[in-house]
Amino acid sequence: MPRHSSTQPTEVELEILQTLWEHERATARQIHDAISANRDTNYSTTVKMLSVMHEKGLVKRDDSGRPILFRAAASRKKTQTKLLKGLMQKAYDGSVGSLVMQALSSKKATKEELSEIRKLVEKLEEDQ
Amino acid sequence: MPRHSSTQPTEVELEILQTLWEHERATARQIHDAISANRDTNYSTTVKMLSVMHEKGLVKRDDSGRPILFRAAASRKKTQTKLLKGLMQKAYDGSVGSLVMQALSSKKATKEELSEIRKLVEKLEEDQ
DNA sequence: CACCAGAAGCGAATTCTTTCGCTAAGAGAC
DNA sequence: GTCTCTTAGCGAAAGAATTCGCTTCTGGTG
Repeated sequence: MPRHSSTQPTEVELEILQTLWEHERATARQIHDAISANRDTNYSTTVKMLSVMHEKGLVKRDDSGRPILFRAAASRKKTQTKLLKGLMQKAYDGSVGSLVMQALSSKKATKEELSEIRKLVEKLEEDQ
Repeated sequence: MPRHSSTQPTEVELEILQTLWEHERATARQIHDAISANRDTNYSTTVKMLSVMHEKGLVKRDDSGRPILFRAAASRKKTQTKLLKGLMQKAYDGSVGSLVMQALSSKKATKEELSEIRKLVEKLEEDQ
């Protein structure tokens, strides 16, 4: 026996979603042009992925006009949070603290980011 | 055509690694008993996974004694960071800042964690 | 030494993901 | 209406992840 399908977008799916989050709605051709800038891939593949993603409920399609228009079913933020929580659960035993500590240690944040984070932490500390 | 194999441990592999990080070295049986507490799985599967993971270089094995002993090839921290950076790249466009902000917003951290995070942020701000 | 229980290993089956060639359908140009 | 170009869709192939039945090996017991 095998395993269950994940509700989280896979890597390629995520790439497609990225362009949809940027452009709100796009045709298969537009999406393909965008992702084929990085990844060497065939137009048919993009169309197929969109079909699969539609079945999974990751994208919505508007068939009313002719070049069919696609858009992301879930917002960027919602999707990111889902993925993040998944990682937190799988690899950090659910601990936000150690995840955040490692994130901050692993890569330099800009001055602005640090300041923003500090403000959020201070606010969270007050709310306790 | 398909795709390239990932260097990152998969979900089931991660579960096995968790027990190895906790116990330093363990037999297939011990590992199996540990993970079968959560996941309903067969001993053969665990053994096979260990074999696959050995080929991938995720675990090391000590054949000198009879029940073969396994241990994780990479530390927990190293592996976590790798996964975290992967997610940061794939889903956050490489931005630590937004990842951390979302992590903090998505799940409550304890008072101690918040304080520790604030100290780290303050230190990072000074270093700039 | 023969026997038994548990450990290790193998190969095949299943499912998911990603890929693309080839066919069908639509829209505009002549 | 016919031709042509692009868009949509389908089915099959290939690789990765996961599963387990069955065989083989090993160590200890009587």
